[in-house]
Amino acid sequence: MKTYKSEEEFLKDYNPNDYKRLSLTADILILSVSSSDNANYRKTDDKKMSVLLIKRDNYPFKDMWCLPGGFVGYDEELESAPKRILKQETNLDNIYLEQLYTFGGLTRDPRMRVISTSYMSLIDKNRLMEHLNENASWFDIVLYEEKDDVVTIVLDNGNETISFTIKKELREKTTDRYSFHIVKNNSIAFDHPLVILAGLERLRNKLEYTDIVFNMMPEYFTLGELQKVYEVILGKKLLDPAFRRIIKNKVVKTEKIKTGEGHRPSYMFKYKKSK
Amino acid sequence: MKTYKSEEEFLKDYNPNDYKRLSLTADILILSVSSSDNANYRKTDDKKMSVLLIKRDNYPFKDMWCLPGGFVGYDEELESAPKRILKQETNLDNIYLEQLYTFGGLTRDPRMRVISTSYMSLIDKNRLMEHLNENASWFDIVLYEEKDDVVTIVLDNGNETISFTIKKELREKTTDRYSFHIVKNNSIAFDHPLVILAGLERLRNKLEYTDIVFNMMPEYFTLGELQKVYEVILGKKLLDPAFRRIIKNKVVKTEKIKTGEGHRPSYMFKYKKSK
DNA sequence: TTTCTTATTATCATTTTGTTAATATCAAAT
DNA sequence: ATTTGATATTAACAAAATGATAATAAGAAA
Repeated sequence: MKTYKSEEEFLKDYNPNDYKRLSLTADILILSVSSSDNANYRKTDDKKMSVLLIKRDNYPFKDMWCLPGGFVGYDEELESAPKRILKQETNLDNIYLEQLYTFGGLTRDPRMRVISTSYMSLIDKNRLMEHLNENASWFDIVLYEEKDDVVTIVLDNGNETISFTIKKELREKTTDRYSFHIVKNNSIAFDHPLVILAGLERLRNKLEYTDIVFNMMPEYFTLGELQKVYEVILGKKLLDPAFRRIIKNKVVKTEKIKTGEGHRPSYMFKYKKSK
Repeated sequence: MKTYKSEEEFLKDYNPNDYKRLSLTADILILSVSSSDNANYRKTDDKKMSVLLIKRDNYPFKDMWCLPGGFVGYDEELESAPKRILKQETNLDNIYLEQLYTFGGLTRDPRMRVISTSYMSLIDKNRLMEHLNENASWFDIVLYEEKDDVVTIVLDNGNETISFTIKKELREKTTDRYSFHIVKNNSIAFDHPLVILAGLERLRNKLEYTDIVFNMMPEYFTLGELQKVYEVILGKKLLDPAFRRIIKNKVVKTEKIKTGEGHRPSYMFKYKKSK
């Protein structure tokens, strides 16, 4: 091996193509909570988590649904890619975005070797409404069932129902506590079911120890509305007094009052950074 | 844009080199706890966290310390890379390994565009002893100080002291709650200080809600030893009764007794998976 | 006016933590 | 042999957090 006298000299001689290089994409799991107002296809008014999916109009996986995503440019900052894609799909800036996990299975893309860094983004659906890319659609999570480390998720956008099943394999020492394997998947492209599951779990965990949830809320909200969002994310009912104790230090009561709901009106609250 | 009749046809025509591709490395933060027995350079017997670093003998960053790592091969499963490197550095299989974060700053590698997926690995130092790559060295974390979102970490391997400072920038909505910036760094290559910080924070958080710590413990240990490890990771003293309540369901008492320590002997315990 | 529905809070029991202190037991020093 | 030092282990109690029920409030709709 040739020895160099300085870093400059080494770099001048370095050829990046000595190794076969690969491609990187960023995929974004955009999560929100469906408000019954928007969801004209639903009769009951229970809220659901919802996921923004895109219908692929090109190969590979033509006509299947997938997460918004795209290649990270050679000269593009890693985080710029998801921001760019988010802007393009929702026309919104300044949205909550966090890196989830990097998936790199050898066969996850039939074209070539593609590594994908996935991100999770949380938004308040009311912020967009109009501008939605035409082949984008919100899918409600109408079923999330976990039994013996097998998770089944069913999504529905009002016209179409899609579902997948993932098995969480408990591995003793190696790698993360769990590794996920897609068991059944009829219509979501790539390994995107894994991203959806990872994001939902992350959100559920972070609910307890962060203020992440307020990224999905409008500026003013009632505690009842906030509680519903908690319940939808956690998948279980919470008792009022317990819930109010949990969020007591995270919100401030305002003068605004929400009336006209057919029952006692409630004060509206705002998010308050604590500590 | 040309239209295709089938996925096969599309793939036949697809040229991966239409886009400029990039390189991916895996870097591994190997953490352990120093036992005073091994650390002959230390007089006091307080335990410290320790990190395995490698002295670079090539450009770039020649002669600086860095995390063990290497390129992910084009035909290599993403997770195989850190396992391969771990094996190579420690000669151990079946070690706890979890993905931490993917860093992709444009200038993190002077050679070319390199994305790095970082992993954290936890081991019980007693498992290796002998076989350590000759330019590898364990550094104790002799200082970890956080003040006003500025973290300073000082490492020492007995011969050499290195340090770095990182500022945690609180960003309102975009991206993760925090983004990290290296403020000062005299001798660690690449952006590896960020990996070290991310790993230490992850370990500290996961201590509470997982059994991750037992990956750093030998099969049999006293509760005093386990408590020391907790204290080192958390950076604070714990009260005995409180600690014992926390780990009560995670360990089982065995017949073994550890004597000869100059004080009351203690029972040895083993890890017990709960639930 | 009454009924329905959700909002909001009080109240109490239960469980979980925080803290101090008591007792135990071996090694080393006297 | 006895005392001293050090950590192990657990009891005991106070303080705080949580779980759960019930009481009261107030607008909308009947």
